[in-house]
Amino acid sequence: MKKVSISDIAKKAGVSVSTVSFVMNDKAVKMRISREVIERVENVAREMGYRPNQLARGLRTGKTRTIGLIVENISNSFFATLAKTIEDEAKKYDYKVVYCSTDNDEVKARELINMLSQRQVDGYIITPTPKLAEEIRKLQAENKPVILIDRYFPEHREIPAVLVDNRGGVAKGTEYLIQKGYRKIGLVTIETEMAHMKDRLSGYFDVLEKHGIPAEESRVKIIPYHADRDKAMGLIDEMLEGAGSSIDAVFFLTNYLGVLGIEAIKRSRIKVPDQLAVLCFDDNDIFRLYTPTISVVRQPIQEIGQQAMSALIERLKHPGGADGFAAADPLQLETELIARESI
Amino acid sequence: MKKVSISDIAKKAGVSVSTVSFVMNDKAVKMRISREVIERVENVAREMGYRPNQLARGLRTGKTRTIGLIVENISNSFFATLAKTIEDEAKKYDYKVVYCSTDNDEVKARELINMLSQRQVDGYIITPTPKLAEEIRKLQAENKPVILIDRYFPEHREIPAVLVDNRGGVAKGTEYLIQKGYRKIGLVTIETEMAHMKDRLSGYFDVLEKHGIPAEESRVKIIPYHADRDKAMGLIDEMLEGAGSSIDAVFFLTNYLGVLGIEAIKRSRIKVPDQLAVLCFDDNDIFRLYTPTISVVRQPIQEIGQQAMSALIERLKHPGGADGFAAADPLQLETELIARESI
DNA sequence: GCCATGGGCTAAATCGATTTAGTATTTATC
DNA sequence: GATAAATACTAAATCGATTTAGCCCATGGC
Repeated sequence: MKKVSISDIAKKAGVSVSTVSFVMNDKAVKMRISREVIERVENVAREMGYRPNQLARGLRTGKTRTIGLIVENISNSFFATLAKTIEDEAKKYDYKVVYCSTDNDEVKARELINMLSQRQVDGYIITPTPKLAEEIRKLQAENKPVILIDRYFPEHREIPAVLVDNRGGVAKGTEYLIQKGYRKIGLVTIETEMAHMKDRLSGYFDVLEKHGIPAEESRVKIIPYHADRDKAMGLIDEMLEGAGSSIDAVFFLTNYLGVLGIEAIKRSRIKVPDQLAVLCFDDNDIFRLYTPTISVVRQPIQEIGQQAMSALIERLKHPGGADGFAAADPLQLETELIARESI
Repeated sequence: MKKVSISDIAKKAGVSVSTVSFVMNDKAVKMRISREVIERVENVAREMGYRPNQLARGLRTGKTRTIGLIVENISNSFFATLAKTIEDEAKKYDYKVVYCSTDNDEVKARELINMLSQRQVDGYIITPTPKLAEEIRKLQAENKPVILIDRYFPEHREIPAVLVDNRGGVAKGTEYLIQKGYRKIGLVTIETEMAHMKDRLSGYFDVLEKHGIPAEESRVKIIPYHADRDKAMGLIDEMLEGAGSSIDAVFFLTNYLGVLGIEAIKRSRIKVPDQLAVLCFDDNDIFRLYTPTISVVRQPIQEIGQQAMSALIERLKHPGGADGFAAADPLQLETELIARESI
């Protein structure tokens, strides 16, 4: 049983394909198709189980009503939640989302953009990897709107971005630790040239400086970019050895690091918060349920998704709008400190 | 700047579109295109940044090299991991995956199938909702291969499925609890007509019967299909009130219920395993990290994804193969009992 | 010198829609 | 009764690829 096309319906209903097309697109009235013909065509279409071929339609119209979403890793809870929000949000505007994971790999990211472009998506929401700016400029040059999420390119302010106030969020967390009396605050972060992580790092240093606390390099652990789970775990273990002596608190700068950290802490039997206070950037079910519960700087994931979608929809509505590629500051949403038992 | 098409290249290289097409599809040698022309076309294509339009190609060839994946909810860790595995697996065979969530909603599931069908995906991997069988038969009638995952339709054995041995898995877990001396085993499950959950339930009853333990209805808590988080939590709380008296162990039959259960247990300050032993079907990071660690019956998620993909690829390779719609038993993979501290 | 063969390419049909420009018929206008 | 306008449709171009059939030219055999 082959698929039913518009011309199958035309034949069966005894009209032209144009007429069927008008009826299927609610242009029948505008095109003055008679009531009887409209009904006849609708009935035939229903009986035959017609489903319009979106490839053909997209080819002709140049619009696919599809958005490409590129995240780092869909199995990470931050991105899974973000993806779900964006999917739900897109549905409201009658757009479909195609998502894929870069695994933080430059080459893969380029391939994904290429693939989405070949599939003619109408717009993009991208969690960029370093050096992706040029590739993204090409999309913009083709008049395809792009919104970055979670990360941004400070030197490419013409690529709009929606993210959290990373510097402010980490500053807020660090302030909180200091206010609670901690002075030897360890930091665990990942090695990257991306600005959002640099911002987080500077949030930490800014606050230390403000309080006249000298920044000890030994208290900052940078996990190499391509470290696997075991390697990262080993480095975290090293940092934790100083618990109670060289550090009295530890701040994990990502969700993923925090989960690894919790695992390491559990194994090491360090008492939280007595021997070590713990704070993490970005929340996770685990932090809410762990004993003790772990304090976090929460990112408003849903809001990130919503803002990104509405910015994208705006640009899809007004292609090449006046402010099309105007440089603008990234939209930085407020984080929220959730104080739990770990501090 | 418009997109570059095959005819733009043809014009610039001074050849016909056919020639360009042959070169781009590595059919140049077969079509005896000369070395110089091949190189000229390749150079022009590279210079102009040509990316073939997959809509046009798909329209013409009837193949999109795309697989539709329908899961219950992409932000649930089980499905997120499954989706990632399938994405990675598909990449090996040079297929792209489009995924979407049903939220366990019949209507949405139908809409999603419709949407994927309109987008001409070549095959489907589906976590079905009840009553979806007819819709799926239609896809098969159009010669589109479908593989069910996680769930199946016992009365539609012509729709192939890859899942775990649910009955065996729950039986294994129940046996373990009994062997450890627990006799008053509470069960928390969700209300559904889907066979996989019925299988899990019967795994429990079978083992109780085998050991001559009478099945008390009061020990089985069934969470209604459309209960929200709070409602479900309330019902779990009710069951937990019996900890130490009417029940001495509790077995959560899904990942999601287990996480809710952990939260309820944490709040209620029930001592695990002293007052109550805890077991969950399907693992989760939280169970590994919670104190005490929670024992689980683990599903081999990666293997489910791999088996589903390879079954699908097989059917994509041999369209309408002899065993096309032959009835067959679902592929039931072995579960693994991971004993932790909660029992 | 004629025909067959093969090399190197192109023309044109096709996939399934959308959309513009038109045609044929009826009705209204003066 | 001729013209204009409205009604109810349809023909055909188009989107960007793939693919079949075939054209033209050069070479070789006899």
